[in-house]
Amino acid sequence: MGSRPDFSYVAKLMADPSRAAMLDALMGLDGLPATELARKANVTIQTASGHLSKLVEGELIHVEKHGRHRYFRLANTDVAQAIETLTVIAPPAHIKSLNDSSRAKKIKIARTCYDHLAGELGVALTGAFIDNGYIIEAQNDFIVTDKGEKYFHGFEINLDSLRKERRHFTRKCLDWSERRYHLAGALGNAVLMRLLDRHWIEKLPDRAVKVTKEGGKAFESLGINVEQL
Amino acid sequence: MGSRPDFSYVAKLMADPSRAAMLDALMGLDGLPATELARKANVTIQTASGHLSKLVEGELIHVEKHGRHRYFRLANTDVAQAIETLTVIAPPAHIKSLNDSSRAKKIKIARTCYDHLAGELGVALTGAFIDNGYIIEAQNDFIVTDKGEKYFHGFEINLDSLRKERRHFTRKCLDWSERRYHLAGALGNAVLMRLLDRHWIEKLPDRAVKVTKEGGKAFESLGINVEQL
DNA sequence: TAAAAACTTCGGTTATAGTCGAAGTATAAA
DNA sequence: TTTATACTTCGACTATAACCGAAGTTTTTA
Repeated sequence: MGSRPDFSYVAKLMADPSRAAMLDALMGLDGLPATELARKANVTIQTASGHLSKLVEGELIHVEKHGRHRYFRLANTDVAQAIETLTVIAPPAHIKSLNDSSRAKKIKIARTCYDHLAGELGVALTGAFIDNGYIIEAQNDFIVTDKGEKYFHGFEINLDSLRKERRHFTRKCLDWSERRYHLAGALGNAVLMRLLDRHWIEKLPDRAVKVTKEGGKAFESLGINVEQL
Repeated sequence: MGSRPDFSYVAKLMADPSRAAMLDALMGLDGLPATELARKANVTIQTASGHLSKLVEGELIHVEKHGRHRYFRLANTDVAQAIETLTVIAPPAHIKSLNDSSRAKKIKIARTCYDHLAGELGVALTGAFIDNGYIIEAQNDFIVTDKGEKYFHGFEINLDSLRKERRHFTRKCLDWSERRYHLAGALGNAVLMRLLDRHWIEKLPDRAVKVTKEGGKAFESLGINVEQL
């Protein structure tokens, strides 16, 4: 007994459907208030409050107080990674309606994974970066090449300031839908921000993401055919 | 609702301490009978039987019938991966006794992870294979070089027959204690088997592994100082 | 054919925890 | 200062499921 960390404790925190719905919502980039999370989980605010306390206690999420508001976020990328990895072995979603089906398809094609881009588009973009020689795959992360330094500079991403952040500069993240790695970490986050800034992609509800017309052309120039995803 | 797989279902299966103890035991290489799993989890055979049914139903484990015996195994490496990833964010083990403390240390240094070697030794061995140019790291797996083909041949591992197996030839597996990747898949499994055959390592209880005297010298020749782990 | 072993099923007890209404606290707006 | 908003705490109810004893099924051994 007691010689390895107890994963059942964390599993229990994720095992309740209401808490799972909240964690799922928090896989989106934004910090969300308790009211919003209660709505996502279809429970009253009191119930949500209890759940959120447990998740904070278990260090799966953090709170930021802003006056009378409290914004909740996933504690770190390891939590996001754990949820994605569990999702790999979870039974497929139960599709009940046409609405569900089209949403499932959208989410599989392109979505945010915590703070970076995932789904087929995320994997394709990471692949394009590799094929174009901007990044090289390493043990746990990606290495930015000299060519990549120039490219990301032209993309208005300041790599030096990203490197100074107190988090992983680059990181590999495993996709539940693709079962392949995509770019995460500070750079993965910065790329997502730029894609949104430049309006190559738009956020849809529930972490889904849509490629805009301009985006379609831009991705094309990287060798990605968005239609084919 | 219903647009992504429901990870709370899998989490719930892992959330019960008895089931977690059983899954932990099954992270060892061997298939185990219900009686043995009941003992590991400190419950009666009836209770264990109920838990095992649920785990089979949820596709986390598989059963092999051999006469009146039923041997249980993890369903696949994705399940092992999910457990390891959850363990990364689990609170550290509660050390109650000196016995616990020494076991925890041993398990951190060297252990089996499902069907291959993990812990500091597993990560070091994988690193040595890379440094010696036997394998190269790729997206989700490792590539065996020409030099590596010869090396593993000399190690009495038949790569061609491994490649024919209906599983991943090589695979990257993330360590909870090291937070780095080590070699898994059919080759990772074959390496573990040879290490045991050649008596470089010995199995201890609870998935821990001990390096023998001969093993110490052998690892040295690969550039690994076992004392320093 | 009988007995033992490995495991499953059933039934009843108990403990846990998810749920919400009601009431309370803290901060911001009016 | 009053009112509204965001959230927490408390208490009671309820459903779920973990647990084990007892009895049943299947296969092997004697």
